[in-house]
Amino acid sequence: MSNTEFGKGCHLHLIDGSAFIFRAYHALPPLTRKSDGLPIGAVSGFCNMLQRYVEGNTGPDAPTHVAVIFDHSGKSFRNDLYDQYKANRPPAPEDLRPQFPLTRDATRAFNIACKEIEGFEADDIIATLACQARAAGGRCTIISSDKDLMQLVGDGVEMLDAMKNKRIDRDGVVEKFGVGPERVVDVQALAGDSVDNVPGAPGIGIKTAALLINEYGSLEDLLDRAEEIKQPKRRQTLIDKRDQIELSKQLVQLDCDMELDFTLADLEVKEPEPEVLLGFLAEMEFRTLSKRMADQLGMEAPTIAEAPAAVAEVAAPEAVPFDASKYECVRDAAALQVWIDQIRERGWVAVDTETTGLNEMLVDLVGISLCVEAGSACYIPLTHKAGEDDLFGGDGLAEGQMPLDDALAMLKPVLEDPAILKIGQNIKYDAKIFTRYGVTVAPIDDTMLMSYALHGGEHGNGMDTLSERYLDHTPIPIKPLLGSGKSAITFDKVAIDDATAYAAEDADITLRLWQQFKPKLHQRQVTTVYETLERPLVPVLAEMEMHGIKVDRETLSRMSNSFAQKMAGLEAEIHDLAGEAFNVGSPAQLGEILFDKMSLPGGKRGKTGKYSTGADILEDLATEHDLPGKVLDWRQLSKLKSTYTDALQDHINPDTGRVHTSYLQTGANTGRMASSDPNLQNIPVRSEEGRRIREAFVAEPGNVLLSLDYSQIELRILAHVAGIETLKEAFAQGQDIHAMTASEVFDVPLEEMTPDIRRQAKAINFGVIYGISGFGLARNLRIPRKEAQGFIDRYFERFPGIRRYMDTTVEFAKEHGHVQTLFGRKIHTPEIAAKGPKAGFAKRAAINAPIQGTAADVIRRAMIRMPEAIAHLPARMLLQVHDELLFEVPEAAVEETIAVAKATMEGAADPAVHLDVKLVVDAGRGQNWAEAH
DNA sequence: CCTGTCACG
DNA sequence: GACGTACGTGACAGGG
Repeated sequence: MSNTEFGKGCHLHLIDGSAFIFRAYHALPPLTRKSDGLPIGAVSGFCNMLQRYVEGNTGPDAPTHVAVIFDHSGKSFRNDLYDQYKANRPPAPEDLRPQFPLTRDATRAFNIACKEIEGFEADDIIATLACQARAAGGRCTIISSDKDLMQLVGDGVEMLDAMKNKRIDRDGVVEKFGVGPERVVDVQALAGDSVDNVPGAPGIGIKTAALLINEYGSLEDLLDRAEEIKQPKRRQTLIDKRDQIELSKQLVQLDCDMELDFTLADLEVKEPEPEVLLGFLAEMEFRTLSKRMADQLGMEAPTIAEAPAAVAEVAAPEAVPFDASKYECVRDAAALQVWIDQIRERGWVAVDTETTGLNEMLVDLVGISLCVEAGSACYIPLTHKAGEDDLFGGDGLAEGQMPLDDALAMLKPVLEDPAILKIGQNIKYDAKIFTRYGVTVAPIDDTMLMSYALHGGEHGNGMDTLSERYLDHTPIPIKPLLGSGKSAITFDKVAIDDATAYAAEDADITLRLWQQFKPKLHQRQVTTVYETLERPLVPVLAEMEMHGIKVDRETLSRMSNSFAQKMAGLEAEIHDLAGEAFNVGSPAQLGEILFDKMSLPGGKRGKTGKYSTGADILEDLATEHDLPGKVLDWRQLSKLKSTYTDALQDHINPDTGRVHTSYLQTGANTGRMASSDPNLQNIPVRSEEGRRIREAFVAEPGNVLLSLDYSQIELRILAHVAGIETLKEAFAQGQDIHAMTASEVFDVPLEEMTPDIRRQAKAINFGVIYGISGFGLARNLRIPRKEAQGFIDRYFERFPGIRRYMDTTVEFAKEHGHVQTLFGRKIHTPEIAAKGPKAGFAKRAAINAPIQGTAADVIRRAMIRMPEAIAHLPARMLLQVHDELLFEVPEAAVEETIAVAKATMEGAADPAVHLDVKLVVDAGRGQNWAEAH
């Protein structure tokens, strides 16, 4: 060895390797090596960063010694101190894992020392080397932006944030932590770190921590003299949590005295060996970088064969054929343990549950399927019944199944492990089932939601559709297993062999879809939509659904009876007027009575050859005859009774006494959700009679229902996206927006505004959002089409920006096949190229989608933030109705809940999008939903 | 299973 | 010039 000793005048660079890797991974699209499909995006970025680093190292400040330091995989000694340390870190992405060893190879190829040590973190190695360099009288620069390393700064040790090209010295540390480097650990011990899961002192952040440390001198003195603190809460925390704080200090304190099997002298800067470096770059098939390095080194660039298409196809990861006979039926703990070991090794698993029905609040778990890689799946039958040959009660369990409790006890640690990703197709369903069995599933990925983010508007996102489209495989249908109609059976009665083939395949399909969709999210640039608007909403919705809303059966029952009486009376009158008895509820029969027997005018036949009898037609006829009006009244009552006062009673859960809807996140193409079983997003409100149904939705005693809704959110968003200054101004001044529109379009001063003119303007405003047409507005306002077109022309004259928005939106859709919301959600518009009547539909949908979709994104963001915002309150979020959130809260906490929830909703667009128009939320409260709304 | 109707935003 | 239209949903009843 002829290494130069490290000493005065020497300059050591220490590069935080993991930071480089993650930055490279996230900065680049998921590249793969042409010849075999190996993911190499992060390696490529890593090499480029190293190259730029080496290139920049010239001049008097150049390092004499350098090393890249990596974290060793697996647990560190800190996990022995505290098993939760870094426990909430998500697992490394699956396409990054195989790249870790390659980044070490890359470092060595550049002839830079590459160090990692089992049981220690990179930070400890960096700390030890930095201390050694300082002791030897040399300088050290740590290339990292990790604030944990700031405790090392001072006396010749500095940090360099390569990203911002900013040096951090003693003053930089004081700026960040409020104390010098020697007290940084004290501040960190108090403030804790949610990223690394260092607990710290609850309620104390960096600011407060620095204040305390500066006042008392050190953490030890502070803890010893904690009684002197004036603020009672803070004092108590420091006294109560002393152990936790001291543990936190141990966790953040870097180890400067590690035993190393190398010396600083071993890290001397060396020129790369051209053959080695170019050989490595060629192996990775980095053409551009190979060329650049070859030029620099004065060498011939190695030739990298363009992989011929045929070869690439063969070399591409071969699609494993679906083979049900390969699926394993797991019948005992030993077999399950093998699967659990495989899951732990990989860090992910596709999960699917089989149950006795579709209502997650009521059904029982029958079995669980798992899949770890394409083609490798299992089914764990748990509560299948023995079948009919069991003479003494068909309820006996079938042979050869693990006890449910045993299986759950084994799976719970896996399903709850923050380092293991659970992948599902509509995983909210499975997560709710597991919750009822005491298992909280996290973290998660959902292929249905990935598909929605990727393909929203293109096609459905159900498993059958996705499997056929993306895997070219038709899943085993459930129908033959369960039968249909009266003879249908539940899944627990299905033979275990059949169940295994069906259930394991579902998990297999889910995993394969996940493997396809994951890189596609990056490619299509919808990762943020998926990760900030879709995935985090899953646990929020699950909780709302499971909590439910209290519905008073008595109230509904009384109303049902009252409606029935009124309907009977109306029915008699209608039959009397018609001169014969007929089914009032049959549009076909009613049509014949009205237009054939009674010869009323305006009989139009629909495409099925029947007269149409919609409300608008009956309303017109009401001027001619008494009968149509009575039918309208009857229809309203019939609707209210069958859909609401009768049906809702059947949805009251016998265990909870509450109604639990189910939200379908992928329900609407625009990003809105749909609610079903029952649909609680269409409870009547517009008619006086219907609104009374909301009286049956009540708060628990001592509580109130709280309704918060966005005021005019879609018009506000329109004003923003179309850039209409007059509208923005009106919103800023809190004006009546419909009156303002009326004044502009009809030239009526605000003080002379009549309700009727305002009503017409309101219809225009809504029409604009929907992609206005003369015909549509004419029908809505019941005015001649020409007149309606005149209004629209006037409107566009006054607000030319709106027409511009409409035109550019339609153009965008034609060019890209989709439109998008302000938050990047893409709504595909495959019909936009259509000819004929379809074209009009597609145009209007394209105009509406960004507005409706942005509003939907805004409330989603509010909902995602809400649980944390109201965590300190006894309030619960119960329902979402597109622009409204409904809460249940004890009376004492109403004011505080309004303040917090309102602020969360009004600020929901920030900081991702700055709207030119502020969002306004109105609040109402009451014992029931009618009062609250 | 499809259609018409009507409840909501 | 005619056509057929407001945007987004779900539930229920009737009738094939």
